[in-house]
Amino acid sequence: MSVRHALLALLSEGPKYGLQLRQEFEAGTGEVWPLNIGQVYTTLQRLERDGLVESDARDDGPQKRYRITAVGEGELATWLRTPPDASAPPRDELVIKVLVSLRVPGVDVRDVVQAHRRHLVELMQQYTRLKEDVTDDEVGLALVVDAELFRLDAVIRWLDAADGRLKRRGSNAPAPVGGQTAPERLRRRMGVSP
Amino acid sequence: MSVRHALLALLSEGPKYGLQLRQEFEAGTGEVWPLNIGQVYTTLQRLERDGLVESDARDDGPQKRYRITAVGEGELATWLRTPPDASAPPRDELVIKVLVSLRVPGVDVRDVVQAHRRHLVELMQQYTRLKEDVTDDEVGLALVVDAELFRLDAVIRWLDAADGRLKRRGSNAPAPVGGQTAPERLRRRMGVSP
DNA sequence: CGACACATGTAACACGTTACATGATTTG
DNA sequence: CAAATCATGTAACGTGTTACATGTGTCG
Repeated sequence: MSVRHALLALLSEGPKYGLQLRQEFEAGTGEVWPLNIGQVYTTLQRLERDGLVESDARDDGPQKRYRITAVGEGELATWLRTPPDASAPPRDELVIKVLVSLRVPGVDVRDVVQAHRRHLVELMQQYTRLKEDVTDDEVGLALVVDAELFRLDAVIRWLDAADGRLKRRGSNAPAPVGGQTAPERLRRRMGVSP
Repeated sequence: MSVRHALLALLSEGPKYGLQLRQEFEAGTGEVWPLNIGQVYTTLQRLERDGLVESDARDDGPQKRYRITAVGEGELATWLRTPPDASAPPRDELVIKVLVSLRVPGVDVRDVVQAHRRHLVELMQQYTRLKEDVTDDEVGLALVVDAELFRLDAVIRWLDAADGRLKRRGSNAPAPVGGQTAPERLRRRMGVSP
């Protein structure tokens, strides 16, 4: 739902049209996050259908301007302060790769871990280099680059922790299969009321 | 593409059927990552269509067993060592919230930052508690919880860095709009050949 | 038998990507 | 005028979610 609300946010500054929205979105992230133009148009259609924006049916030009509604402004204000749903954290692709490597015959987990670690260190160096020539007026780019650097650092540290864990228990002991449903166990473990 | 390959990985241990795959996937993550059963079936159909798995058309029971093919094993081995595409890093929802807060009239960015920070600290405490009663045989759960803890820590540190950045430059100066295409600027900045 | 758990499947939708099609406006 | 650019749109597909439908097997 990120793009949907991001467009809503840009429209809260004033009426805008499709291509302009894409341009401003990308400019705001220092062009690090490209935005598909087709998605902009379909998202705007859904926003209009849901009453969060309105469009000028202006015939004087090719541009179709959208403007945010009061409902849209309420929705936006709520979204900005609503934390993501924690009951089901996003599946991380790299974590899945390491997890399933434990069960794939003929694959050394620690090899997989090291391969990805090398790549991540390289990526981090690239972003560090990129960070150096970010000028003071590019706040958006600076924030995005910072976020990516913190994220990459965390992933590398996780890989190191995982490697340590795996070094300690060399053999691939498959985990026993439990019989509970997922949300149940998570709720119980995190100490949340039923 | 995570689920697709995760199922492939589980099938590399031996032939299995739908519900069993879901159960083993969830058990492997300590039930922290629930897996939709409908998605399991549709993904298996696509895997079969693409020649990565084959199914027994066995009529003796209700279970439909799938088995990995040689092509599937190759695809799996490649996937395990292939790093995610770095040319377009994933859009982070929280980062977007902070970025667009800069441009939404009537919203104090630092309020938004602090609201999310409070929530993240709470979440981290819950995962820390959860980590304490993870037993030694639950490797998958331990790895998933570690990953989430490292990730949350990184996000909190990013919020702090962002808050510092925003404190220094109080006024909301909108970034000027550049005229380049996204992948171009990223490639140039990261020093990659055209 | 009837209730329940097991097992498979499908329909509808949201979101995202790629590719293609179609006008309108500018400019050489 | 022709070509390039601006601007909007649609089609097809992959992935993911929710909800519903349908069989099968077991057990009181």
